[in-house]
Amino acid sequence: MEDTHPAANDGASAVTTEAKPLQIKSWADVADEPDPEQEQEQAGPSDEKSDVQLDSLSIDESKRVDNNLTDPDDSSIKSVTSGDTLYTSAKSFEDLNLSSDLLSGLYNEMRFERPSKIQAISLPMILKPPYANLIAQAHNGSGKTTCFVLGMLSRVDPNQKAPQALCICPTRELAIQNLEVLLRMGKYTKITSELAIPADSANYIPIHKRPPVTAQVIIGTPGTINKWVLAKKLGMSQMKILVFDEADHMLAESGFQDDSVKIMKAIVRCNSNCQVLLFSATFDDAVRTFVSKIVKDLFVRDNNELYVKKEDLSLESVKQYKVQCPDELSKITVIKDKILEIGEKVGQTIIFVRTRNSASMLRQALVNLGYEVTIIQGALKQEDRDRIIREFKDGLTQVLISTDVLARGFDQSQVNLVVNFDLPVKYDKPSEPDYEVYLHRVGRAGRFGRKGAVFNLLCDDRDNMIMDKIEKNFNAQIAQLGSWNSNEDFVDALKKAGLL
DNA sequence: AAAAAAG
Repeated sequence: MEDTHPAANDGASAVTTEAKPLQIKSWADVADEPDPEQEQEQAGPSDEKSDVQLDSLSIDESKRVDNNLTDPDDSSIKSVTSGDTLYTSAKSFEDLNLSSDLLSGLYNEMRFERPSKIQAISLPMILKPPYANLIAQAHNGSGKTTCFVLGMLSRVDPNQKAPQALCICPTRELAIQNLEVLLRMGKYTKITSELAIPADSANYIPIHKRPPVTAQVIIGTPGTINKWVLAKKLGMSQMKILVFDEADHMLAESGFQDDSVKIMKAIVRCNSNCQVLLFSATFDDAVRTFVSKIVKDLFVRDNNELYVKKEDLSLESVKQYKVQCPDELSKITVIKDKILEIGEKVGQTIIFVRTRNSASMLRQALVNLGYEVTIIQGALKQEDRDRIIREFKDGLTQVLISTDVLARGFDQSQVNLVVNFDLPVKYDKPSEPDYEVYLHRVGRAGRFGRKGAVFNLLCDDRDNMIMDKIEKNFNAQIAQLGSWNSNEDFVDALKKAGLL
């Protein structure tokens, strides 16, 4: 609690440098892993004599070494820390006092060389006593998963055979994916883990017939976790760290909110020292205030918070386009002639649709035209969902039609193209865009700074109005594709996106 | 009318 890092203590508080570097981002296609050349800046919180104060962690972009590599634009993270703990951003993973088993996992298994910006800033906050609660926003594909997986793995006491870390995700796909990351990163540790998601029919065991959970890390979806907690099969007394992935969604969206709050209350009841981490690429202003208050009130202490301005949130490496389609049929033609024929060459594609029905409709239309494509949506059988995701991740399928099940968090580096067959709109107000979902969909392309392209298929005034609002909201450049049925325009667009 | 969950 009283530790200080002399190097970071320059007494300059509440300074947030806004200098934006030139937007020259070309590292995306260079290599799979971040290049080590990049300098992380020191965080400089304030006066160590003060007892309690709000510090602003300054990140001086002007001192950033100019090279052809940046993180996926976490340049503008703003930080507010509570309490008197000073944090120094981590230049390397060695700075974090991790066990050698974990370092091996990071270097040998994950092939990481050094922390990304969000990792450099958030990991010290997560790992340093008094283990403050943290709300952290960072760009899509900037390595948030590593932050909380590493957090969970390092906070677990390997000798204690009881649940100590819990991670809650909005979809079973994301829970599975996060567990896979945990298994890889923790490969050299003896830490045990278990998935808490609805079982497929072959593996179903009624809850009362299950033994109590002994795994040290649990990753799952809210309904199943809650069920286990209520049945007293998942004990909360030893819980050291609770993570919400896609936290804005989990805590603000009705349907998720109830379960999420119930789980938090179950933890607080027996263990109010549990550290809470909330991660997402999006925290809409209202949601941000709201979730901050929920966690503050429930755990009766202040949070550390990291935020990015919404104008700085769209990915520079992903080029976005508007495609004006004269009618619904031409949207299908665009998928067939442009995406399936030309887009196929530049990597994998996810086509987002609004409803389960339009997913099936679009698939059927393409099948009728002689194209075999797969769809994923929440009403499919668990085993089908798993198979379809596995086939896509293994590269056996090139194009996947999806509802918003995959909008958030789905990580497949080969996805270079995202198509919004339908624009994302608010569930209760279809005339309003869902900005957060839009940003998350875009973020399925351009993982870890790679190049990508997004094609928004627009076919009436309403579509265009929604698109305009999205453009304004993020202050993003969305180029107009010349003509919906011109191969040259499409190829040109892919070239401009750096994909051809 | 997306997401989770239900046995």
